[in-house]
Amino acid sequence: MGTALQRTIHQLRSEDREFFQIAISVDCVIFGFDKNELKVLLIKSDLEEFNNQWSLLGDLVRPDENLDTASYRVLKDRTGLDDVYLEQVYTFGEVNRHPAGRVISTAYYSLINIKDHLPVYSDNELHWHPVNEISALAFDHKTILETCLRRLQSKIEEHPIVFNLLPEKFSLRELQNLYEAILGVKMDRRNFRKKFFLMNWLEDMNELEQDVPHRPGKLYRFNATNGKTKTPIPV
Amino acid sequence: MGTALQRTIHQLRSEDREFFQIAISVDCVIFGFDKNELKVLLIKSDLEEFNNQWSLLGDLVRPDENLDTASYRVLKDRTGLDDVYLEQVYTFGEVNRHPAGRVISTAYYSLINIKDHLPVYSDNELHWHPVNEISALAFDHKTILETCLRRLQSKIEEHPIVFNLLPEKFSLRELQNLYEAILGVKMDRRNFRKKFFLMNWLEDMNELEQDVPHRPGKLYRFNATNGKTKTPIPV
DNA sequence: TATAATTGTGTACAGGTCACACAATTGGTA
DNA sequence: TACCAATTGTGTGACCTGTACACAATTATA
Repeated sequence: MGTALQRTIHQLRSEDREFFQIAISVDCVIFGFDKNELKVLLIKSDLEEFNNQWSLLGDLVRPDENLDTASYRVLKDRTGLDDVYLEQVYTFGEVNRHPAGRVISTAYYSLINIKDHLPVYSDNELHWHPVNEISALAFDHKTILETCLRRLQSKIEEHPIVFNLLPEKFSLRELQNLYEAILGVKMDRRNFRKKFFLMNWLEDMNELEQDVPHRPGKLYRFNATNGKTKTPIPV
Repeated sequence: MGTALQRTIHQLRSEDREFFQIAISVDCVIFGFDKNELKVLLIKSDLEEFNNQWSLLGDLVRPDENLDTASYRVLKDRTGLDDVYLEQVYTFGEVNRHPAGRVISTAYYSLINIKDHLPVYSDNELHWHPVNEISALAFDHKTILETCLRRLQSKIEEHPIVFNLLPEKFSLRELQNLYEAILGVKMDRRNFRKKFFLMNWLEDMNELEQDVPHRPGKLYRFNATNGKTKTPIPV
């Protein structure tokens, strides 16, 4: 016998049409960092069932399109950016998760630098929301957001990816504020600096902050060419 | 305008039929532990394109079936077990990954105790393969296996899940052999014991191994009621 | 009763994490 | 121009964790 998957392409097409009743989508949790807050880019849902609720950016996957390609497309269409950090996290497949029928959705998160990306800010449908102030989202998007945030939190413990959220040059204070915003904890300044210098991820630009009402800090940029990730656990 | 996902159910069904051309499947990497080797349960593919190659156990997801439910069903059908550890890992969505058409597959791994499960061993189509000796699999299943193994490796560093691979009572040597098989490293016996007792995951059964040609070791069972996981990172 | 195999046990060193304080620098303001 | 507010830059000791490492006790077997 064998299951449906073990039939040939013609058999599958003719006998198993019932299986082609599921659509697949991607949803992107697009993280940004601004004013010391972790933010996520949301769009107002125009589904009647979710009147006026915000939702993640997503779209159906096209029949001739890779899954990863679909999420890159969503990002490109919505933000104009095409060189972004993107990571698949989890696939949500509850039968009734979407009112428009059976839609299974694969969640990705991406990290982008808001500073390079102001136009979207003024758009009416799109908005950067502080992650901490989001109480409800359309569909199961709140769950998706939480799952992606947890993944991000565990990922940054070992891997140098937060730099995608910062401008090219940044101070150690900005970097620490970012870690604190993502992890939701306060850290010791001296230990934070020590740890990062040991990681060898930072290159001193020999420049100072401008226009700060206090002693300016040095500016660094990310450079992991000779850095070392302690335990390279591929999740 | 809005994307397809933001239309109502009737609009989606009528206008976006093109999107319902993708089937979704689950593939299960079923891990077992036997003779000090980590093994995986495979089935002989009967697709012509993959003549005589082994593949993971999987099936198409039914339209009225949750994603998790589908993988539980595959396990129940193939092994008869229905109280198993199961974890979703990743979704593989390359356009040409399956010769039978556009099939996106979500990978799960599960941990089962081979000892409770000998019948399957004698089945002709199904076979337990040592993970280390697998050079090729049908479809992209080698990649799926590797991805699930890496996830398992990182998971056991923090979470007490390997017990699902062992009989209820086991010796510390068996437990250490299991960790070594999964992680592919040799460990120091004294440090291993110390670490596990500190974790407080083990309950002393006050019994000894039987029929071993050497000094018998104590038997333990898993009991995490008062154990502590160092960093509860939900992946 | 000797041998092979394995269990059960403690200590010392190295490295990492963590808490913690003070002088120096800048812009703003009285 | 002198002070104030804010923040940078810097080092050390306590503690915990990971790791390397050796020997007597126990069992089955020859």
